[in-house]
Amino acid sequence: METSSRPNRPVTVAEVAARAGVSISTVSKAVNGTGQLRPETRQRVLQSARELNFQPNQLARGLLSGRSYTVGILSTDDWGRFTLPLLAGAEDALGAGQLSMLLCESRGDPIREQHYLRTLTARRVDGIIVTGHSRNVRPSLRTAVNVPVVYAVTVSDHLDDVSVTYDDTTGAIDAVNHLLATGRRDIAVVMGPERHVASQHRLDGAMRALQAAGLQPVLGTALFGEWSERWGRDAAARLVNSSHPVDGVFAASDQIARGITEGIREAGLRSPDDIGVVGVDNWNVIAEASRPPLTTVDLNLEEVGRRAANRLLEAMEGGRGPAGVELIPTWLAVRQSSEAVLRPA
Amino acid sequence: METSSRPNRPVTVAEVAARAGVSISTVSKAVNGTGQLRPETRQRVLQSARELNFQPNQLARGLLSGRSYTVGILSTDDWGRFTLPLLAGAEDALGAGQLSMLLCESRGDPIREQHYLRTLTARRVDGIIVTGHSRNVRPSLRTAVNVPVVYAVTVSDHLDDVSVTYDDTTGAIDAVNHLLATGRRDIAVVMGPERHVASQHRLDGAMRALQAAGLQPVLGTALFGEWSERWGRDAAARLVNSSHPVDGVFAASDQIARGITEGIREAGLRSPDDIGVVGVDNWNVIAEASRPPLTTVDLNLEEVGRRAANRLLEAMEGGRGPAGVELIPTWLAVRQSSEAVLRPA
DNA sequence: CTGAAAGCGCTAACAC
DNA sequence: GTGTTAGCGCTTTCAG
Repeated sequence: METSSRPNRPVTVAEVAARAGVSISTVSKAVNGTGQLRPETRQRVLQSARELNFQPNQLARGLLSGRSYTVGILSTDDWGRFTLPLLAGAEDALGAGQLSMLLCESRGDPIREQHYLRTLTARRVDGIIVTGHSRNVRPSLRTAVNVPVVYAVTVSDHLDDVSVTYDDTTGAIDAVNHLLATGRRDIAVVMGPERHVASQHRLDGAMRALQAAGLQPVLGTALFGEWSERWGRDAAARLVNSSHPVDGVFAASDQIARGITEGIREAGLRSPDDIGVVGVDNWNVIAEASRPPLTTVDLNLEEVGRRAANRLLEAMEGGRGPAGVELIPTWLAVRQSSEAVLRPA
Repeated sequence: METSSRPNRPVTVAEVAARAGVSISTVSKAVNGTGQLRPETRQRVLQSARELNFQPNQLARGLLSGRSYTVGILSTDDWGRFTLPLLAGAEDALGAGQLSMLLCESRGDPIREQHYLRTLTARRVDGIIVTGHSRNVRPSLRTAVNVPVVYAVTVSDHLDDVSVTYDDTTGAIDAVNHLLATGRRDIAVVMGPERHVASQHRLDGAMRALQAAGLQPVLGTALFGEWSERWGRDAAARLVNSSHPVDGVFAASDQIARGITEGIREAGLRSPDDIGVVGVDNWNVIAEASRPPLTTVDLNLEEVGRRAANRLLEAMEGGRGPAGVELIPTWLAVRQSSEAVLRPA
């Protein structure tokens, strides 16, 4: 029967108008609920529109209004696991405003980034969210682009820009305080690569919490390595083989933390009984598969995405919110690896 | 100085025309490289366009051409780790055609899906890629939508639709054949939940490979559980505690496979020496952190995404490629967990 | 209350 | 070679 062969040009206001026996402007008013129309006329038009399955052409609307009801998502580093929760949060906030997301992934290549920026500009996006993994500072887009831009996770190098990211420094403080609160005193700090900004922030938080308690980290300093389970295992070995007592470890990622629990177990010690462990990321597949399951700092990425989108909406409305970096609080997902122990004081 | 205060209406052809002292159609021709123009005129126009940083309005172009140069990505289940590689592949293929991706995530909610479908239709997308986790069959969109649709990973229930997914059945065959080729004969098959289509396809492949070799799986049947490391550990315990010899395991996921390697180790056996293990997913964070690192079936998701996008491009050109399910070959990422062993005959 | 007409920014015929 | 004009689908004055 082929009732609806494909090249089926979309229905226009004109066709609806013809069917309803009115003018196109009446259709527009009826469909948009604007103007003064006799209720029965409005009904008749809407009926025709429904019968024809009329969908107003957003491109035409956009041409007229000067707005596309679209925002660009420019991911500057390769997509990582942080991207999905971020997108989910952003979609939440943007969807409410009938905005759609145009996705661009520049793979860290400046040429590609320029290309995407042109694409987004040509499509007249109403705003752009720039994301990148980790709280690294990146060059501002303000000279390259004419629409509001908000940076998410990654942070702009320009003080007048709006950036939204997680507060992993405070997250680290919370993590160490949690270890202290559950009775640990000999706390080791195991980070990723020393240069990484994530290591630095988390180290900073950990040191501040320790100092506030009048303590030093085990071995007197943090341990630096890579973002891997292997490094966690190695670090655990170094800790238990040292002559220093250890009863708590704060690790800069769940992968490291998981490696640490394994290292502990293989050294014949137990977590949380002998050593409490706290990680960062709340990456379920790691944290829950770990033995014991990991207590870990949740970076609240979905909220970062949601907030970034809302800040962008504000900027698009012409609002002038405070510029600078907005830090989203993290929270501690408590699992067994940090259960309180009764210590023989 | 505020050289470029924001509400900076985009430059139009008219402004370029004025500056270059020509008409707007000349600008159009110069910018698009069409028509017959004196080279110096063309140069002059392009020069003006550059000076004004002119970007042709894609919405206006789209209105005229009836095409938006945009495709919708409709993710029907929640975004999982499969989504990113898929998107990367799709972006690759679409970017070459100057197409952008509009992202929609329905979270498995039919209401949201309808909403997004309307949104995409209103935006006059040129086509839609529907994705979902796993090779589950899902209802066709053909009655709901007027543009070409290609299904990626998930498969349409309508035979005339185009679906692109991975061939995990053959992947399972390859995996088991690899275990056989490396000298194993007593091979256990450890799946996820019995109902899941992923378990079924992978089981099917495993059984076919075993039968072709005149073998049965250890215990005479596959083991079913969940998609977790815990289940892998439990399964390993069951296997080594059974009276049957086991020297190889094919697991339906990397998480299960990793659990199995741990179970093996904790039972005092070694992998690959005593038992070779092969998983599915090639999920780096799992496969490489496993001890030993996992040999695993890579589902080639990026290629699935790329191919789906290319099939969509074909359909958009009016091409009538073969309908039905196109299976993308998987490949085996060989790591240490399946290293060949010299068996005592 | 309803319709005619202008115009958003651009491209494509068709004149000149 | 270049400019004039019509029109993509829609919204919005402004007449009637």
